[in-house]
Order: sequence, then C-alpha cells, then structure tokens
Amino acid sequence: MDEELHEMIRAVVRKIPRGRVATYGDVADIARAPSPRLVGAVLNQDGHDLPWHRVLRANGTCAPHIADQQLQLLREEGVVADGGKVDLRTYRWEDAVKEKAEEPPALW
DNA sequence: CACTTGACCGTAG
DNA sequence: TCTACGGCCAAGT
Repeated sequence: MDEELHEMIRAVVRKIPRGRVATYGDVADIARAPSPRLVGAVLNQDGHDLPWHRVLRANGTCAPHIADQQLQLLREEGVVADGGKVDLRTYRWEDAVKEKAEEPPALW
C-alpha cells in the first residue's frame, strides 16, 4: 500500500468539520485515491485516531458492523440519522464537493 | 500466479 | 425507494 496516499487519506478525514459528513467516494476524490474501497481499507487499519464516524457511504448509510456506534457518535455532533440513514443533502461536507468540482491542484 | 475479500459506487429494473 | 449486478482496486491466501 502506498504510504503517501495512505497519509493523504487520513489527512482528508481529519479535515472533515464537526457536524458534517463526507462519503468514501468524496474522500477518495479529494485524496486522489484510485478507488473509494481504499478509503475503507485505510480506515479499517489506521482509522482509530480519526473522526472516522464522519465518513459514510454514498447513500447516507454506514457499514453494517459499525452502524450502531457510528450513528451514536454522529448524533453527539448534531447529525441526525433517520431510519439508519443520514440526509446527505443536509449534512454533506459542501466544501469538499466544491473543491472536487473545480479541480484544485492543491496538495494537502 | 489465480482466486477471494471488503468500512464502496453507479446504473437498471 | 429498494435490490441486484457489474465494476472497482489493493491485500491476503
């Protein structure tokens, strides 16, 4: 696994503001990762220090095995989940979407 | 080297 | 809205 990319992904996740969320796909794009799967893989290994709970699937749901804790942590930040799903239109990290649309060569 | 696995995603039906 | 499928890519067996 590419160490630099690995580091990049963690940096992006750390950057997600409180009370907001991002999808694995968003993080992948911003971190220039080849696939969203990689983001999940990285969080699975080194995600324990990060606000990993702010990362969810493209449809607003969380991975089954961690759903309970994730939803609770989010609730503590004011992110409400209806029927196990979060409304991305409301809580999605908009700045990330904007950056992604513009193609900033910025290297974070 | 071939095959399976997984914190995924977009498109059809 | 929800499920099924195919595609995806690195890591592990």
